[in-house]
Parts: sequence; C-alpha cells; structure tokens
Amino acid sequence: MAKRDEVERETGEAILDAAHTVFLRRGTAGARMQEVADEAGVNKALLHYYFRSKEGLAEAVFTRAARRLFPPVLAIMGSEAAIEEKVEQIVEHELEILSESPYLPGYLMSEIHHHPERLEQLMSMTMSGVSPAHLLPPIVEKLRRQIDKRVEAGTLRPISPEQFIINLIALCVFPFAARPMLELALGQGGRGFEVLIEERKRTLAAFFLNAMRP
Amino acid sequence: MAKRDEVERETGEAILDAAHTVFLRRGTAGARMQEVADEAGVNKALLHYYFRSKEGLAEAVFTRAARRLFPPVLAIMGSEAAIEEKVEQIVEHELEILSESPYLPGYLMSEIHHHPERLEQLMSMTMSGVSPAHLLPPIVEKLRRQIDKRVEAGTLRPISPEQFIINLIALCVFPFAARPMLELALGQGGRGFEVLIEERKRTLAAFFLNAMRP
DNA sequence: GTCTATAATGAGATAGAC
DNA sequence: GTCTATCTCATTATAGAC
Repeated sequence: MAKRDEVERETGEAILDAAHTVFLRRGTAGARMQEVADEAGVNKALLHYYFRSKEGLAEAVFTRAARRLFPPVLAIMGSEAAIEEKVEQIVEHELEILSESPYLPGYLMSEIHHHPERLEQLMSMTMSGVSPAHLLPPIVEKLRRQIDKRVEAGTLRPISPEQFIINLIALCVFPFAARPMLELALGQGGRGFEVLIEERKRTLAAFFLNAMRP
Repeated sequence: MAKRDEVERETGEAILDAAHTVFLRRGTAGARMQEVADEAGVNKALLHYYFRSKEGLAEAVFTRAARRLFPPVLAIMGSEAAIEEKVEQIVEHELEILSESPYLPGYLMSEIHHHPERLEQLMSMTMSGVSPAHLLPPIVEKLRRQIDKRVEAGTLRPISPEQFIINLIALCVFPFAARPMLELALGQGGRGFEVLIEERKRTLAAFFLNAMRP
C-alpha cells in the first residue's frame, strides 16, 4: 500500500489533475492536449496511452467534476434534517466547496450547454453507488412531503420542491458561475469577490429562510 | 431606404444571425466557420469578407448577445420605480426574454468564463450610449439609498445593493443556464422545463419580495 | 459581392525506439 | 511506461476568377 506514492503519484492521476486544470479553464473544445501534457510535465503521447483520446480525457474530467459537486447536495437534500437545517447545511457546504473550486460551476454549465452528450453520461454515471435517475425522484418526493406537512401546520409558505431546490441552488451557485462578470462589476482586484462571498456565507441562509416564512 | 430588403436582408446581417445560432449552440471554440456558412446559406469565404476572422465574428456575436440581455435590466434597476416594482418588472422581463432566447445565459457565462478577453470587450462596449463602467456605479448607489431609506422606515430587511442584485439575477437567470440539467432532472420531454418557467413567472417575484420583508 | 480552389497550419492520434 | 518522430486530417484563412 506504500510503494513510492509520496512524491510521485500515479501518472494517470497527475494527468487527470492537469487535465482538470486545463479543461476547467479553457473548456473542452478550447483545451489543447499539448497544454495538458505541459501542465502534467509529461509527453503528449502519454495522454493517449492513459486515456486513449481527447474525448476519453474529457469524460474523465467531467465525471470527476460532477461527482465532486452533486452527491453532497443530494445527500443533504435527502437527509432527515428539518427544512431549516437543510438550507443552512447546503448554503454552508456549497459556498465552502465552491470557494475552493470557483471554476467548477462555470465549467459544468458550459460543458452541459455545449455538449449534450454529457447529459447521458451524467445520467448513467454512478453517484454514491446508484444513478441519479434512481437517486433523484425519492429525494424530491421526500422533500415534497416534508414541505407539505409544514405548510399544513402553517409554518411554511407553499412552494413546490422543484422550485425550492432551484431557488436554493441558484442562490448558491450563480455568483460563482457569473464570477468574472461580478468581479468586473464590483470593481478591480478580484478581492471584492471574496468579500462578497464571505458576506453571503453570513446572510444567505437567513435570506432564503425569510422567503419561506408564511 | 427601400432597395430590396423584404426577402434579402443585408448579407452581413444574415451571417451574423447564422453565427449567433451556431456560436450559442457550440460555444466559440467549438463553433465551425463552415457550419456558420451553411446556416447562412453562403460560402465560407464570405464570412471572412465581412468579419475578417473567426475572432472578429465571435466578438460581433458576443457584443450583440450582451446588448440584448444587459441594458434592459440596468434600465429597470436604475429607474425611479419602487423596489417592489423593480423586482416585478425584472422578473417579468427577464423570464420573458430568456424564454425566447434560452441559450443566451449559458452562452454568455461560458464565453466569459473561457475567454477572459471578453471582459475588456464588455467593459469598453457601449450600452445605451455609455460604457458599463460609467453606467453601473450610479445605479448601485441609487439602489443603496433607496434600500437604506426603506430599511430605516422599517419596511424592508437590510441588504446590500450588491447582494440584492445578485440574488435577483441569480433567481431569474440560473434556471436557463442550468436548463439541460433541469430538463434531465425533471423528467423526459423538455416540456417540463416550460411548465417550470411558467410557474416561476407567477411565483418568483412574490418569493423574492417575501424574502425582503423585515 | 460572391464563388472555387488552395494554401498554411494547428492539433489529435499513432508507430516504434528505448 | 515514457519518449521522439511522424502521419493525417480538420479548419482557418487567402488568392484570384467571375
């Protein structure tokens, strides 16, 4: 279990990391195999040895990126926690993980937008053991029951689970997807963006929960 | 002023329209000049005659797309209307225009994400006569005063104008940017998406205004 | 202004030595 | 497994006739 993996990771891993960097920055169509090779410090031919083709590498990058973003949200959304706790957990977790990988949302949206074939890949890929097609409906239904019960009790404003999820994810993810524009609009430096996200970490959950008050 | 522009528009216009279609679908890096030519029903060489290079065409498409989306929002945001009216107008206008051009947000985000040089272009381009750099700050300040006054009166929850704008735009735009994923998650057909947007047209402004209640 | 033909090059992919 | 060298083809761009 320990061979020499301190300094020298598996080459395939190193290539995938490099590809992650390059593909997220340039997009799949704009990425160059040569740039990935340079970033990984290996020869171009090696990329084909490990991933056969550019498309193969693109799929690997996409899968890894999607697995990093989606499963945690689905886990929280489907948990036994109360609505308020779910909102707080998702806001905190999303803003945290996206602060570390701010290019993730822009890449995923761009990728899905311009490469419809990724959707099938997304559907058939396995998250936490099962496919999203099987994972999603029960989560939505559970959420629906949870919301309806609270609405009947008069402690929540009526909303469909679909709109609930979209609104919550939109508020978390959009600033990162639109980051370059925001940095521009907020003034120079890019420092403004981090300040803005910090403010969001403190205020977004309360804003959202306020919107759900009856 | 009337030559023969009934059936035969200016060729340059026709090419730009075709490029709009192709570039929005494939992204700049993924778009092919041949595909644009086919879409426009002209020869490839003509694209270069009118726009000199692919980059020239890409800039023209981007500028036109940005001008279609941003100015109306800025106009409403900077108007004399009350906060509530602004929210309702922006929601209505955005959902309307994006329903007609659902690929716009995905394209703009992808483009800005993968081509940083577009930002300078965006900054230096002229909207309603002036550059965004001069247009934006006064709008934000006006909004800030408007919000602060209402907060003091106790009829609005405190929020910075930046977060206000981001939240509102996020809720309007995100579903379109994430459209392919939503269609997948909502079940087959794509019909589900339109239903979802119709529901949003009815409920989003109220949701947002509720979040702003003190 | 619009076309055909072609140049020029960039980039993905493979062969084969080490 | 990793490299060098090379093949092949797709794509942007231009030259030049009409």
